[in-house]
Parts: sequence; structure tokens; C-alpha cells
Amino acid sequence: MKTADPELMRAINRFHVMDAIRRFGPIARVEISDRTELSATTVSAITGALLDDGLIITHQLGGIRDAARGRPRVLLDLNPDAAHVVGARLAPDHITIATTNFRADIRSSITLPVRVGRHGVSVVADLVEDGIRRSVADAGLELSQISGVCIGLPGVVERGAGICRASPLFGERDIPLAAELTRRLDGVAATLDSDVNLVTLAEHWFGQARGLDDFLVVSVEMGLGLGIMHKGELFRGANGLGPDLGDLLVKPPNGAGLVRLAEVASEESMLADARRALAASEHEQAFRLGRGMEKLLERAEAGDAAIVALLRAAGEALGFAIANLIVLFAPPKVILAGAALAAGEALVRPLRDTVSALLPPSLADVADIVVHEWGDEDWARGAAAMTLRDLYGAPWGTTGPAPHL
Amino acid sequence: MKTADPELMRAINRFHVMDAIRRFGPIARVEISDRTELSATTVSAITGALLDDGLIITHQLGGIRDAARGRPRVLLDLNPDAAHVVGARLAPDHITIATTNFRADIRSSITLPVRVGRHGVSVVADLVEDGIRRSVADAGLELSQISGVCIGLPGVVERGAGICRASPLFGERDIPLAAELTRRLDGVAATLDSDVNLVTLAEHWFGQARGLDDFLVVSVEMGLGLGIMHKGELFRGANGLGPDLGDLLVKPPNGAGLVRLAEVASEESMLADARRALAASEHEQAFRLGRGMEKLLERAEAGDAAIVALLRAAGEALGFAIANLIVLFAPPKVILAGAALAAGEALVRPLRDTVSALLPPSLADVADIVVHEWGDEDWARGAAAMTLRDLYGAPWGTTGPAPHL
DNA sequence: CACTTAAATAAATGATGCGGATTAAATCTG
DNA sequence: CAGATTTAATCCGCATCATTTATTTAAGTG
Repeated sequence: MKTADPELMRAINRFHVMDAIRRFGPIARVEISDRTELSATTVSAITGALLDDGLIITHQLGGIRDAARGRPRVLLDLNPDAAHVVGARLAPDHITIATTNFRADIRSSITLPVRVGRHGVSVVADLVEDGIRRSVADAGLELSQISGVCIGLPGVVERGAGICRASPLFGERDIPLAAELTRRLDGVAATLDSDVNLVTLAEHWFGQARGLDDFLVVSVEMGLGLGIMHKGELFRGANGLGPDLGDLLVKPPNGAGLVRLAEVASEESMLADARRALAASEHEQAFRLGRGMEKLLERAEAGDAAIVALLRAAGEALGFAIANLIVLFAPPKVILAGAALAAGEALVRPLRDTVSALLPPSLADVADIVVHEWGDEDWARGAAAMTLRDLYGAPWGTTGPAPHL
Repeated sequence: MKTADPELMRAINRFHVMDAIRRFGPIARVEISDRTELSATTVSAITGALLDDGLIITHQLGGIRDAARGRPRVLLDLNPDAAHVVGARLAPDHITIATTNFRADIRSSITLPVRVGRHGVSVVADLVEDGIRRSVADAGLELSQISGVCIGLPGVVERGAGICRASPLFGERDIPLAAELTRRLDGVAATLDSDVNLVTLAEHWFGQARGLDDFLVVSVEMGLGLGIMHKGELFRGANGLGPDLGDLLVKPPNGAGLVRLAEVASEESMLADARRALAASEHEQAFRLGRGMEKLLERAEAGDAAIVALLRAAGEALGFAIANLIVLFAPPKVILAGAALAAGEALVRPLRDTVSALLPPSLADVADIVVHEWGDEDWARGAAAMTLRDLYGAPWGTTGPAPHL
């Protein structure tokens, strides 16, 4: 915890006001005052400063003025053009980059179909750099107008240090990707985060967890990720590292031993198993990363027993892991996200069944398990949101820099 | 997050100063200034107020004045007599109650050999009330001089509400024990917490985790508990509920299915298994809760294969759970506590072996697993510490009341 | 034109922390 | 032994910030 001085006090209240404006759309000062429990004077002062700084704009007369007699409220909203940020997401078979404005509205986005794992780090950095420059240009902006860049990728990421400790995308470890990109982008601040953290923040801001301060996100992609929102803050492990759900150990349904969850329930392992199951058949070519999961679903719906069993095994393993996570965190909501969920009920139903079979009665009803499918842009938007969160100036997180406008 | 006002600012800095004094013993103002990064003036003002309030005392001239030329520092320390609190711990076969001063030094303690589970809640409340009154009297104090009481017990406890949601000690659920005791104790504020949270705080304050801001505590007692310290704060689940490690699901070594960890590795289950293994033998009587674990150890050392296997199974199940916890939290230290650890290496070695066998290489060395045996008094001291922590006035936790001196 | 609500503005208050100057209490030095 | 030096702690003045209370301006309704 930081030591308190007037500056911190101002930062905290400023953040509260910004957060209220972000969350409750166009909103009048009085309502900010009500919601934040700050005095009207303080809100007036802070909003005044924010208006001077150009971070917010007045949005005269929302329209519906029912039962209003006195002076009409003037609504405040984030100034979409106050800043622009770029979010990028590295997935196994593509890279998505989006440029957003200050409200996380996407202004331009671009998806590069690249098999990331096939290339070295420097090639990927090249691609990302070019993609960012392109996306920024597409949005009609200069790179110098970009306030920050956030890159999301699967694996274990130490955000504070900007280092990717380990990722299924790269053979290398401890890659200082943030520094590398900051250098390439003429000093525009680049940060790194685990992709699941991005989607967790995105759920909190735009998704199914709006207003929820405690929930879990389990992403089932090439790797398996876990995002933890606790008391409205993203929970990061001891060193700012996120947990890698793929390293969780589960009992495989066939009985013997223990395996890493990633070996049963990741997209990669499911497709590998599927290839094995259908070796030399006509479908082999289709089970590549990418649209492979849809192919799996097709076969499952067609009644292919091997595929159904495979998906059930994955679902049960995930269910086991999620049941244990519910025991540990008692979250009101668990959100499943990721391309692998495209496999649909064949995966999700065994998952749900396993969770409800395993949970003790006392926890049976605490967690609502929902599936949320995200488009590529949404992940990139999450990355942008992560940068915006810093820009809004949350004073308590370990997040560092203030906005440089 | 609360909105910031000068009062919060003062509370934060005051807490920092108090915490520095608590942690670094007799300490001079300059050193507080160094450690907290508060200005000397601020420290002076705050310590002045604390002196006026009688919360701290000057401890003139520590003794060793090496290489000192200028004005000697006057050392400050917590005023042991500034307040007194009572900590109590409910265990399956005894209740321990301790009265401590403001520095968590135990002034009197008492242990009642009671089979708690045999009695109803109201009987237990009677016993606790009487024990507290007795302990307070033994310490030469009046009940009115007690600033707070904290009761620790195994199970799922909702601290904020003062309700025990579920406990292996009681058949009932949702017991509003805190309110009940506050009533009985003439209004002295009683709080409730999970016993493992108490021992976690105690480790942080007095134990093996001094100075560590991230660690886990796994308590192996009648039930299984998990305490999580994250960034210097106790991590509580979504509703302020602590997790119940016993509900974690593990694969039993014999292979089939999944069982709750509590069914393999709790003291209760181990003793039950032992009884079964040695049914009708001369030792049956000894395997009762209480000193039963020592008896187990004896047999294990004597080479009793059934007992050794049983302890190994428990150790492996715990190891599995702990490996997964390390994956999730990456804590630098995991502390094992609890009476069941008296079983010694026969339990702990398989545990360690399992953890190192299961952890992925990247996490192999992050967590140091240590065993810490606690006396009854230490648990009660942890309960007292929990109350003191409130008294010191941590402004951010959901802890409520300020000290009423 | 009176009334109502929203918002800004102003002044007074009180709390805080900070920096620089000052006092306090020792040791060192000649 | 007296003054210089050093370090600790405090005092004084200053700036910041939020709060309260009033007052004013704005923009509507009836």
C-alpha cells in the first residue's frame, strides 16, 4: 500500500469519477455525486478539471426528460477522442490488432493469419509492429497519438516487468517483449499481459460480468487460462504472474495417474487426439489449429463416438478443475471463453454435469457457469481496455504511469 | 474502494506508522520515516498523537549506541497496556482461550478439554463465555477493559457477518456465533474467523512468514483449511468466506473416482481409517481425536505397514492439492500447520515427493514448503492478533470499528 | 412571474503532508 | 572545558484537497 498524501487522495477520487462516467454512460454530475458519495462540489471540481483536460465531454440533454422541472442536468461522457490505444492479441494461428478510442470503441482492426508458433520471437515482433502501424494508420491516426499499447498472449506473463515467462506460442522463455515493442514503436508504451486477463477485464467492462466484482474466467484456447476478478480487481499471483490453468493436475477419466489439464482439455491436445482417432481418414487435413474445433463439433453432432468421447473427457477434466476453483474462490459466476467452446454442448454439458456432481451441496448453487463466445476483436478490445484502465489512473494497482496527453 | 477524504489519508498513514512500530519493535522516528517513506514531520505528528492516545510509549535509549554522535534517537514501541484482547480457538477436543495485551503477548491462557462436537452450540457458547471471563480475570483485568474478542474455528466462516456457515464441529449451519457472544459478553465486540486465517495472520506476524507478503498456509486438523496471504492481506473468497480445503477434490491413490480431500487427509479420516485397519486390536482405544496422531506416528515408525500406507495416501492427496495451489498462486512459501503434522515424515515426505513429482519444471522451485507446529496458545494468539489488526485500524480491509479506548 | 432543480462559484474550515528552519541532545575536537 | 559537529526531533509557514454553507447563474416548468 502506498503512503497517503493529498495527491493520492485526488487520484482516488478522480478515478472514482472517471469510473462512474465510464460505467454509467452519459451521466449527470448529481448522479455521480450520488453514486460516488462525493460532495457535489468535489464532483464539480473534478469534472471541471477533466473537462479542461479534455478527458470528458458534455453531452447536452440526453433526450428523455420526464417529470423534470428545474434546470436540466447536463450529461457527461468520456471524450472518445481524448486518447487512443492499441490492443493486440496473439493467438496460435492469427494475430488480431485493434485501435480504439478512449471509450474502447474499435476504430480499426486487423487480423493477420499467421501461425505464430512457426516463427521466432523477432519475426512475430516484426509482424506485430507492422500490424500496429497499419491499424493506427487505418484509424486515421499517427503513432504519436497513441497513448499505449497492450499485447495479450497465452501463457504466463509478468505484466509489471513486461516479460513473457512462458507461452505455448514460443519455445523461448523470459521474453522481454514489452521493452522490445516499446523500442520499435518509437517509445509508445507497450505492456504485456496474459490474454485471459484481458478477457477478464473485458467481461467486467463490457461483457457478462458488468457490475460483478467477483468472478472467474476460464479460457479454453490453445492453452488454458484462468482470470480471477476479486473485489473488482484483477487478481495476479505472487509476483504479478497469472496462473497457468494448463498446469493444473487432473485425473484423466480413463483412470490411471494424473495429467496436466492442458494435456486433456486444451484445444491443442483435443485436436491432436482427434487426429489420432481419425488417423489416415479423409478428415485429417481439417484438424489443424484454426477452424479445427468447428470440425470437431460437426463430427460430434454427426455422432462420431470417438470425438464425442474425446470432448466428454475434456469437459470432465475441465469440470473437475472448475469445481475445485469454485471450492477455492466461491465466485458467483464462472465464465467460459475461448475458441474451443465452439465445440458446444458436447464439451460443455459434461463440464456442467461434472461440476454439479462434484461440488458439495453447500456450494452447489453459488456459481453460475456461463459460456461467452468472443470474437477476435473483442479480445483486442480487452487489451485496449487494459491500457485504458491505466490511463484512467487507478491509483492502487501496481500499474504505473499516468496518462501523457 | 472507499472514496478518499482527509480522514482516510490520516488513517492510512497512521496505520503505516503503527504497523512499522509493531513489526520493527522499538524503533526511532527517523527509522519509521525511512521505512514508511513518510516525511519526518508527518511521522512526528502521528507518533505524537499516538503517544497522546497512549497507544505507544517511548522506550528511552535501547542500549546499543554504536557510532552515534548526534542527538540520540528515542525509541518507540507499542504500549503493551494500551488495550487487551481475547483470542479463542475451538478445536475438536479442546477450547483454548488466551488474553493478550496490545502487543499480542499472552497474559493468561486457559485450555478446556472439551469434546466440542458432542455439545450443542449453546453449550459451547456457555463454555466459551465462561472461559473468556475466567481468562480475563486471570490476567487481572475486567471484561470492560477488553477491546475485542475473536473466535477461531474450523470450517467456513463469514467473518463480516459473524456467522459460521459450516463447521465440522457443529451439525448446524449458519450459526450467528459472533452476535451471540457479543450479547453474552456485555457488549464486548466478538468476531468470528476461520481458524486457518488466524494461523495465517499469526505466521505473518510472529511465525515463519514474517516479512513475506505472499504465502499459503495449509492446516491439517480435524478439517482442512487454507489460508491465503496475498500482498500482505488475507485473501477471502467472494463473500468474505474462506475456502474449505476439505472440499477440494482429489484422486485417491488407489485409483478410482474422486474424493473430497477431507476424506483422505483430514485427521478425522485418518484416524477412522486407522481404526478400521486395526479393528479389535489393542490400540483401538488410543485412536481417538486428541493424541491420536501421535499414536499413528508411533505405529508408523514401528513399521506398521497399514499405517504407513494410510499416511502416505494422505500425504499424496495433500501433495496433489498443494501442487495445484502452487500452480494457482505461485507462493514463495507454503506453510503446513496443524496437529496432524505430528505424524511427521511419514506424512510429510510423501507430500513433498508428490508435490515435486507433479509440479511442472517452471514452478519446481518457487515454493518452499515448511512445516510449522503450533501450540494451542499460538492459535489463540493468532485470534488475538486478528482483533489487534482491527484495532490498529487498517483502513482498507472491510474491518470496521476503530479502537474504543 | 414565481417556482424548481442543476450546476458553478465563493468563502470559510479543517485536515493533511511537505520543505526548510530551528531546537535538542548528544559526541567530537582543539 | 568550550565550541564545533552531528544527528534527532520539532516548529512554522505553505500548498493541496475535500467539505460545508451560501450565493449565484442557468434553464426549464407551471
